[in-house]
Amino acid sequence: MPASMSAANAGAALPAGIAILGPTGSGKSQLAMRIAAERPVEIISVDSAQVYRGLDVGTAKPSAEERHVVVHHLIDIREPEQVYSAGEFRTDSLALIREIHARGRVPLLVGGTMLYYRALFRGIAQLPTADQSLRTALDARAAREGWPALHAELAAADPASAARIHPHDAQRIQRALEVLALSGQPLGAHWAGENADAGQFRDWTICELEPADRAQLHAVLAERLAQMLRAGLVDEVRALLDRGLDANSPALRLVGYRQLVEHCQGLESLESAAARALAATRQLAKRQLTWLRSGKLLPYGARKFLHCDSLNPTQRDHIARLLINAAAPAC
RNA sequence: GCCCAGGUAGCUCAGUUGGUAGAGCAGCGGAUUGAAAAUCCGCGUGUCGUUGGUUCGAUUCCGACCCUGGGCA
Repeated sequence: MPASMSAANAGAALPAGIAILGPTGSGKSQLAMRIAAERPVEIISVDSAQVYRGLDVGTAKPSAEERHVVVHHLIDIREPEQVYSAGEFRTDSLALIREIHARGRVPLLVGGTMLYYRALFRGIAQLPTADQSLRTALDARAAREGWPALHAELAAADPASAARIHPHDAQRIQRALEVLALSGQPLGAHWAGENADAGQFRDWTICELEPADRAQLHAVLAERLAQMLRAGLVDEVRALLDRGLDANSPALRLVGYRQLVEHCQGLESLESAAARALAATRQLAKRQLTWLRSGKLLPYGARKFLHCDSLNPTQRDHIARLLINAAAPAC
């Protein structure tokens, strides 16, 4: 590497690792298990849904046997009543990457929560964490005055954020007001320096799985949902409701769970709820593909990028061999 | 067989007193900084069942036929 490379722009590199990203149903987990069968890896789940205990069937969580074969991190680390966040993921995964390396193993990131990848690969601003009582108060005001009124208030205090955030985007309006109230500064003021760790992932292999044929992906998703229903997804939702979990909690707003809650409450037939759950799954996959196409979450300076239509068996086998090679432990 | 209702977007339907049509859902594209499997934005994709007639012009009016649902036999 040329000595002229800016030291300020290239912090200490992380130990080498592999990241597999792709939409739901693209075969990330199977690929990871193939690598794990041949290399001393530990998997770090990059999945905002698999963090929850008790959400197993509907999140396609790795089975007990799979978790016995290879250590999976960041799975079952929260109760369904709790929240997890992109910022926490960044902290947790960076620590795990170093720990795994210290054990002489290779970190293998696998998942489809693209904001988490972005937070890890490109950094995230130091921001105040969520304040539930403040959010409750803002929700109450919004119920009376409407979110556009709160957006107007944001426009007065933080015009830059208001310009970026649509007046109907309740969640982002709320967050911007929250940051303003807790820090006294607009959101954008916190952003400087978020990319300070460019080059940190220079020794990593980043693999994107992108099904070329949308109809084929949709067929996979339909079959997967049918399997989940046979495996007891409805019972899983019912159990969460029976333990008193609020139907508006983050865990029950997840794809599949949200739609089946309405069925369990007697508001909708199973057939209809399942059809909506499948549509929500397709929409999720589409949003994940939008993230991938944007390229906005990939690390700066990584040397090895792989791309593959994982629903194509030939390409899948090829990429598996490349990744197994990449996962050879460092000498 | 007769009577009634209906046939318009992938689905459910609205509409056009005759000037080739629009909602919801689905779908497609995009945004995305501690809820992200979340939240939000944009885009109508059509032999208006078929066929003949009337008309400058028919998805709309008239006839016949086909199909679906309900009723009577």
